[in-house]
Amino acid sequence: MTTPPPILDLSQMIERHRPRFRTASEFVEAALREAILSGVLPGGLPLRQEELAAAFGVSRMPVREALRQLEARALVEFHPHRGAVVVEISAQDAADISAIRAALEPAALRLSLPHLTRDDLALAADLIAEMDAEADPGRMGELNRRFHMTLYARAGRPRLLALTEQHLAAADRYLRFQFAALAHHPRSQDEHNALLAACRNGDADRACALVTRHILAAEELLTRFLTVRAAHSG
Amino acid sequence: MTTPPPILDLSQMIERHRPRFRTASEFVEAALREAILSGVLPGGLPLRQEELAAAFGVSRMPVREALRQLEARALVEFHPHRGAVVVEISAQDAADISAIRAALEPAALRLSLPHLTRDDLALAADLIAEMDAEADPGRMGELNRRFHMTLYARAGRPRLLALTEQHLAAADRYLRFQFAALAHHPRSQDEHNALLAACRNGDADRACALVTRHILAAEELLTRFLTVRAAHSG
DNA sequence: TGCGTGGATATTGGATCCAATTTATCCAAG
DNA sequence: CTTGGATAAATTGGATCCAATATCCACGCA
Repeated sequence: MTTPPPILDLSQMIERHRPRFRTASEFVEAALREAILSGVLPGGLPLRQEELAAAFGVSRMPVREALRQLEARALVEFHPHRGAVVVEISAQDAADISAIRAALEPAALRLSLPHLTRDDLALAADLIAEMDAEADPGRMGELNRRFHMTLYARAGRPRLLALTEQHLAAADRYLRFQFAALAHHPRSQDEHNALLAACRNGDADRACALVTRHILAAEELLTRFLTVRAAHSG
Repeated sequence: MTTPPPILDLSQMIERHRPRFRTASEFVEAALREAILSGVLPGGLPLRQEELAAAFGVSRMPVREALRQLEARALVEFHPHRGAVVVEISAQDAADISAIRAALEPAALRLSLPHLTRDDLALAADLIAEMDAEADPGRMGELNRRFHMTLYARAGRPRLLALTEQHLAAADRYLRFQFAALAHHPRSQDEHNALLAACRNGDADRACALVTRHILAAEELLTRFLTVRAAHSG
């Protein structure tokens, strides 16, 4: 008797994204992306086109287009005639993403900071407060992303911002490990508050230094945790 | 009488890429990407799926998958039920790409520099020499890209390097304007030589500063040229 | 004469169908 | 019992077909 195929529970993503898009392709792409980033579809999972199509209630074609887009975003890998697989997470990959964030985010912040409005700063403060009250890692990632992007939003560089947001989102795949790696949370909030204060003062150098440290601190903690974990399981 | 449809001369890309790939999708994606980056398919051009399929000798399906990948790389835009268009170039977009390069490349260089070998440095020197003898902008872009990537190659961060190479390639769309913006070439070569010298000395701070200046200098020249040009035509 | 409406046409988006390749299974031989 | 190979099943890649949507142009009307 063969093991029953793992039921893909994508209902969350379906109801959240389906009404927002005009084409099935874009809907499937958005839903799959969130499913991967949130960990519903773990690294290494083979993505059977037929199965996904059934789960989303569409044919295989929009699934294929969506998978190609996710391939370009380095979230899935294609192996010719063998199909697509969710890319694995690893300490190396986490470091890779952190290096990219540490390069992009200070640049975005420096361009954005002079144009931040009082409203932007107030929104950022609100988001920090919301994070204090939030326990769910998924929502937490969303709030964290919005906090950071609020500070970068006035950079006036669409491509730079899109890349930054992509890699902030990519970091979400490691969020649950950050939670597991003991209470990173309160420290992270202190860093958020310090960063916001520097932005309020218009101190670009300090703000950039803080955001860089913030990213690298999280990465170091995460790398240590993932390395230990890999050593145990391997 | 309607104007004859513009014949897409993609023969260069076809013969260069066709044998390198196992699936039609990947072949079409690589060929289209190069056609856009090299300027054979200019910004604003509507990409008719049927026409491309005929030009490549395949059906519409691999074309669609390729277009989706290029969309994720911000080289084409989809408009629902109206098709894909090559994204326009502009002074703003050039500045955007430069900002990304100026963020990524010093980071890559700093990680890579300590691990550069004698052979890497020799190869970089060879590439500078080749550039001196090269007049064709297309080949020039390729050599320039290889020179830069040679210096970054030992960073040990696949995602960071892939992003860097993508945006080096994206800058190629503006290469012919850089040539037009009077002889940028010799100055650029001086900068390349200085950068290589700093790498030889293992002076990371100086190398990073030089590569940043190199990128921003090219951008300033380009922005001025494109702005003037836009003012004339507009 | 200008503008809005309606139908024809072109083109995309999605579904189905077929071919090519890989993986799994089973049997035989060592 | 293991290993090799042939064959069958599963799955992807590609082509074709159909439906949905947008654009274009003619026509009618103010």
